[in-house]
Amino acid sequence: MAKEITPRTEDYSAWYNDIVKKAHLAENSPVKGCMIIKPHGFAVWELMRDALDVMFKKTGHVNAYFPLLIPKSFLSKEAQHVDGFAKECAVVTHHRLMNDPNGGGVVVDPTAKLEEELIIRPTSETIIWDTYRNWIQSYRDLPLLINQWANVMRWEMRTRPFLRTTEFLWQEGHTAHATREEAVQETLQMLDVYAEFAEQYMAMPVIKGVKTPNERFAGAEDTYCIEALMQDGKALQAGTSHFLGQNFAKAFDVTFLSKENQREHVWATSWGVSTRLVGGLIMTHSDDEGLVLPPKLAPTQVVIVPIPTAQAEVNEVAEKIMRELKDKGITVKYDTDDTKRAGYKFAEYELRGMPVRIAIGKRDIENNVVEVARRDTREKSSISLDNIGDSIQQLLIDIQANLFNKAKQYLDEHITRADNFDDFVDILENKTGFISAHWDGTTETEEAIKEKTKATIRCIPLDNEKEDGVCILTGKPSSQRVLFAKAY
RNA sequence: CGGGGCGUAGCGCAGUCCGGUUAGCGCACCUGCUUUGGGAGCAGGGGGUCGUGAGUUCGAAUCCCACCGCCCCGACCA
Repeated sequence: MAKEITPRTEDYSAWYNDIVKKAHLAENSPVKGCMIIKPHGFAVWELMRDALDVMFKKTGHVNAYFPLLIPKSFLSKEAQHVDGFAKECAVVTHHRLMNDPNGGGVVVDPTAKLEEELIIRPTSETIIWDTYRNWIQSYRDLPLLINQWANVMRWEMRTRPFLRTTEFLWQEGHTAHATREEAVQETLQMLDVYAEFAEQYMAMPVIKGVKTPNERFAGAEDTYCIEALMQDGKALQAGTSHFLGQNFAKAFDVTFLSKENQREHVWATSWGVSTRLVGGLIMTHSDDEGLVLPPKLAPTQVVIVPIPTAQAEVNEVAEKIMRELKDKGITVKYDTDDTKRAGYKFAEYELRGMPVRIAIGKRDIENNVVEVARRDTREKSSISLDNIGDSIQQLLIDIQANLFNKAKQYLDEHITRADNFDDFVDILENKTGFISAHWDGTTETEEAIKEKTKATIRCIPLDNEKEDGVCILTGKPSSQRVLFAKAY
């Protein structure tokens, strides 16, 4: 084995880094915390982006683009917002470099200082609401349903590829509505879109919930989220949808005249998912052999490997299979590279997460079969060349379903009830995963539990049943359980 | 910003303690031949400001001083 991957049981974090590197998803950049997304990693993100974009458009949204640079003064207009983001903003202070008079290369030209400093967007609420003020006059201009695909920058102290990088790619939806009810409905609709995408495309089951005030987005009235569970028992916030109330409308003075000729502030939402999803995808399905991709997010779903190398009769069969698969909309690659051996290719495609591999040799052709290997279970079987298109199509469906079911079972088995603090700690440390427990509803208690255990409240599930109980820490009365976990 | 570790070929490392031929190994790369149903074998070959600067010395990857950078662990967070 030329490319060892650290086993998950030995060091989960090293395993994750190995997958990112060895599956050619991304590599480190010269700038700390940033990442170079390589073609294979970017192809996965593109598939995510394209699927989500279709879903956004189906729900009535259009795309636009707002600038990377934001006047510093904008950030301070919404008090909560500035609290949340000010300490992680990159700031542009100058607009020119010059040769160092002392011969030390280029230096910042001190005469090129900006009058108003600019910040690199950590999110775009401020510039968008500043713009919306001019776009919205009347109830006839509403709702305004806009999304943008962009990069943003948050100067985090500690970064990990895809999961938390200084610069990341994402989409941010920003909508304006005439009524509170409509904005809340939009917030929940987009949460549903995210949940559907996570489960149907990523095969990653999620829990829909609402954040506690403590975990809420800076400037939101309510933050809804989808939470997923990674293989190591830690939770991952995979997407958020915020009901912003009238906070930004008031901060940026965005008003409209209602049918009744009343001037009112608009109601707002924002919602986003990022390249973090790629990290979630990795940690939901992959194994010690490498990346495992669900067929719907695999840049290439099927690879055909000739054995030993491409020969006339193998080519003929391969071409026929490719035609059949392409007709069914399956992406397929015929690897005719004769500088690599079959065994090398097998290992390499497994590392990269290719869902299905077809091997064709003389022996197979004589028997009118091909060898089909599925990445999710690593099982190999001989499949008849007759109706190969249908067989492979069904196999891809099975793999997609199997990945989801496995992940769903893992999630279901790792939501554990705890009714006292000792059990809580025991489950958190030994079983891991989500813990469903009573909480007295105060930020103080939430912080105290975090302090003692590192676990945070991930969300209050939307489908929560009301149930009287007592807080696991304080013993005070509680009306429902909430989900705790250690989180990424 | 605290604690720990590390900078030597594209990657991973040895050599540094105890200074001394032409700085070495594995992978990768190039050429040729033989191979080819799970990361091929043999032979040959190319590739180095030893992180940077300034010292000590006849001589520095190795010793001294300063600086720079990176990684891991914590505090912050999607």
